[in-house]
Amino acid sequence: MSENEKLTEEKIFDAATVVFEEEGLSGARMQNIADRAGINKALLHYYFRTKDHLFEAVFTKLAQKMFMKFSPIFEKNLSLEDKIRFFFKEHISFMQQNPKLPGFIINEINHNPHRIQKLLRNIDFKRLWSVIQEQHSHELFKYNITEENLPQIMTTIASLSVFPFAAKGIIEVAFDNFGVDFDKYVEERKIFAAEFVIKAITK
Amino acid sequence: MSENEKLTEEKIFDAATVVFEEEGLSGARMQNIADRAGINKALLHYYFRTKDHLFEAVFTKLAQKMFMKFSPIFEKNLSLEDKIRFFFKEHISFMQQNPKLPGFIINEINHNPHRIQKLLRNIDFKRLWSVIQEQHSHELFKYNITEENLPQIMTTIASLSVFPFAAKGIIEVAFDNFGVDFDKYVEERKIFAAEFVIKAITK
DNA sequence: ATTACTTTTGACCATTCGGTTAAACTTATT
DNA sequence: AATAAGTTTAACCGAATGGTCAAAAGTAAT
Repeated sequence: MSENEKLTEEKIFDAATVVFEEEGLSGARMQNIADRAGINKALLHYYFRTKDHLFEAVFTKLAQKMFMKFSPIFEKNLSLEDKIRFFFKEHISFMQQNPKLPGFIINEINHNPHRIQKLLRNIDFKRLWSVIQEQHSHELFKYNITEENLPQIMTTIASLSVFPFAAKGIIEVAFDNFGVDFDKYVEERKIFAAEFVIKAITK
Repeated sequence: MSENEKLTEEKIFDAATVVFEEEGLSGARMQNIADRAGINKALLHYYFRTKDHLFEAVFTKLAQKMFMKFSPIFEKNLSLEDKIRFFFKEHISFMQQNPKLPGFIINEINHNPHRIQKLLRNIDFKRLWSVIQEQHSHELFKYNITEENLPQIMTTIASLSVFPFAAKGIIEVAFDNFGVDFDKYVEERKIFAAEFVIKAITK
């Protein structure tokens, strides 16, 4: 039955997602995934022929999910400052619900850079720059943003949002030592990061 | 001979460093390490009894090396702004020579958080705050720095420095698409990040 | 009920991997 | 030269792991 099939495939996919996120490609065990999905190990290979196939499916889905969250900013009809505020609010909220995603993706790409090339080939920063210029032509003179420093600014924004989750293991332990709660810190970060960036780029 | 012993142990340690950085704990193979060190696999177990022993030795050394680079800032006799400039220059220079270190450490800690607890137990942010207050009592009124937002500021500074290397795999590919050179970007970042932070925290 | 097809399973296989062992080789001491 | 100690190696071992296969169980149509 097709409905049952969807269910089994989904169960496998979800179980694989958890295990791969937790253990990474090389640390994950097919048996572990099968157990978590409540099925036989052979059934994994019936739906996804090899470990690499299964991983590829999970990774592609998760990476898309992650990078999709970056794009809507360039469509919203907001002032540049509000776009920045909107981005941090949305992006950090997303990662609050998927805290292990950034570390997982970063790690797997570092281990196997070619994996990401297809996914990022669409991104064209020159076009991105003209979009920003068009959408904010009337307010851009207030900010120190040029085509030259765009890479610096973009990676800075990404850093402030992603790094706390990517380095969650370290930050959590460091905070533990003096009573700072990670969740509260992350919640505050939505506003702090936005205002920090706005302050820094304003002439 | 003790001199020969040092040499063999070092050869193993260096080979293990490369392989662990590249593949991670679960991805690394003892045979691979042995080959790279130019010795027999059994000799690995003669010097470091198990894979975990060897990993622990390598990881502890590298993590110390990494975190050590954060501390000298609080000893230098510089203005707060120059300290920030000094930090980014020194820290990014260090990572230029060890580009895989941040990703490696972050990943292994995420997979096994307890590993870092001993190393970070010395860090006391309350003490850190009083050191800053003492050293910069005459200029601190110019900046938006409080005990409250210190965690945000510290993690922000760390983000700007570390993230480009932690996410090197992604950034490099993204940059490739429109002709930005990663090495040049990193070189420029030493100054960009410093001025960005100074601008943001100045009242 | 029989047939044809898909889904699920238990048992099994080949290889890889971390680790061991006993013997060979080196070096230092007497 | 003989002995004792540490160092290095080749060969081997058992467990874990990704993957296969043939048979059983389930499903739908005639």
